[in-house]
Amino acid sequence: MKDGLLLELFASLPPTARQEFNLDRGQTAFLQGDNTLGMYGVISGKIQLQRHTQAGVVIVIHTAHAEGSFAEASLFSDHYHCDAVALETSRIIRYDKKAINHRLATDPDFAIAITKRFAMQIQFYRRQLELIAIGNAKERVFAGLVEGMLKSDIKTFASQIGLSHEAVYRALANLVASGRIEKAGRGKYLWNGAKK
Amino acid sequence: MKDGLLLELFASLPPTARQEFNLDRGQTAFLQGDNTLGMYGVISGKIQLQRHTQAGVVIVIHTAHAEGSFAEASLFSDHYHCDAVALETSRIIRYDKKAINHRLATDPDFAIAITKRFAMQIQFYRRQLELIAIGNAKERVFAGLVEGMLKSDIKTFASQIGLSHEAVYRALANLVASGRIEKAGRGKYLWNGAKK
DNA sequence: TTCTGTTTATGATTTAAATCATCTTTGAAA
DNA sequence: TTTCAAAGATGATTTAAATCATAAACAGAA
Repeated sequence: MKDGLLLELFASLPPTARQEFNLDRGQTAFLQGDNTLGMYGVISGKIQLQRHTQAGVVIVIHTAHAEGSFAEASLFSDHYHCDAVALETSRIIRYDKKAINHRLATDPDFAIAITKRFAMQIQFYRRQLELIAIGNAKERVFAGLVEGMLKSDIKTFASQIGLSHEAVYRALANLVASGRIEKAGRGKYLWNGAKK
Repeated sequence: MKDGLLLELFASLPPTARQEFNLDRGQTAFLQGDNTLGMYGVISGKIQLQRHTQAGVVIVIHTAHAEGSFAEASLFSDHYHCDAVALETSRIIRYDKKAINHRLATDPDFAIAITKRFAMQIQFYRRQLELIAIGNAKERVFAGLVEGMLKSDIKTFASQIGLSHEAVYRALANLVASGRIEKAGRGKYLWNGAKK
């Protein structure tokens, strides 16, 4: 999710309320049960949130990539409900819970800004879920294209929409053949109605 | 998503800021481009948000069911970016944008409460996405069980986790056979570690 | 109590996507 | 300017889930 605004939004927090960390693969930002210190942004790398059930079953809650964020809900609870594990070498930034809550309660502009950002994330995830729910590679690829999700390479696009890259290539070829989209160069596709 | 708290959260808004509507199948709460009046809660029925692109392509953004909400992001924009169409006879409630924004800016408790609710929704959708990403019926069903998503009937459960009900029945039988879960009656299953 | 509809459940068949394999194109580094 | 790695692209094969079909269990209405 595009999160460039996260840094911007939290830039106004006092410097003491922002702390950066490097994590090696396997290291954790926090563990289930730890006292909550704040929410996090991912500068680079990949952080996975995992919950452990009584019987030792591990459930993946979320995987946050560069520019993403995680543990927002921890702002409103005393303990983290999951582990945050680095899947690869990562750089993350923690935004202090108390500072955020204080700003939230005293700065209307900040309250509105953070609510807006959260609302937009909700919107994004809902779209994503509806997209994934399209049970047909061709239509899913088309919808993904229309949504503007093919920004860089097709493999990234493929994993975003939950398909193998081969399936995506085939769907794209198929859509071109049936005239619903147009090939505009290696790995570039336009649908009728997309601005050049 | 469990949204019982939405009504509670917005109960403190002045009565004039809440308005209920009935929609027949096919009727709309608003159309793309309309001036935004507020966000909505669904009391009963099913509302689908659809975006229309230049070339007339329809993209489903979200489908809100009873107890759910929609158009949160409209609180922060002037025009709706999609249509809200009733897929069946529905009763909905609109929460006035100005009233919410006013409360957000003047009532710290309200600001915190709404931010919390949004954060929890984000959490919910992320979990949902990770669940759907499990590309294997058996493991997906198991994860869904562990997540406590099998509350009433299996067909509902199946559609929530994006599988046919047959696939779910088979996965359940398979999980029972391999001893990972236990059958506790018709349509009732427990996994090791679930409280009775 | 019987009828009816729905949910649970399982078997058979089809199908679409994953996987595996191969080859081309391209761009960057040696 | 050759070499190499990665992305793009497509073909062949396998596989898992959807679909279609059927039936038992159950719940509620007549």
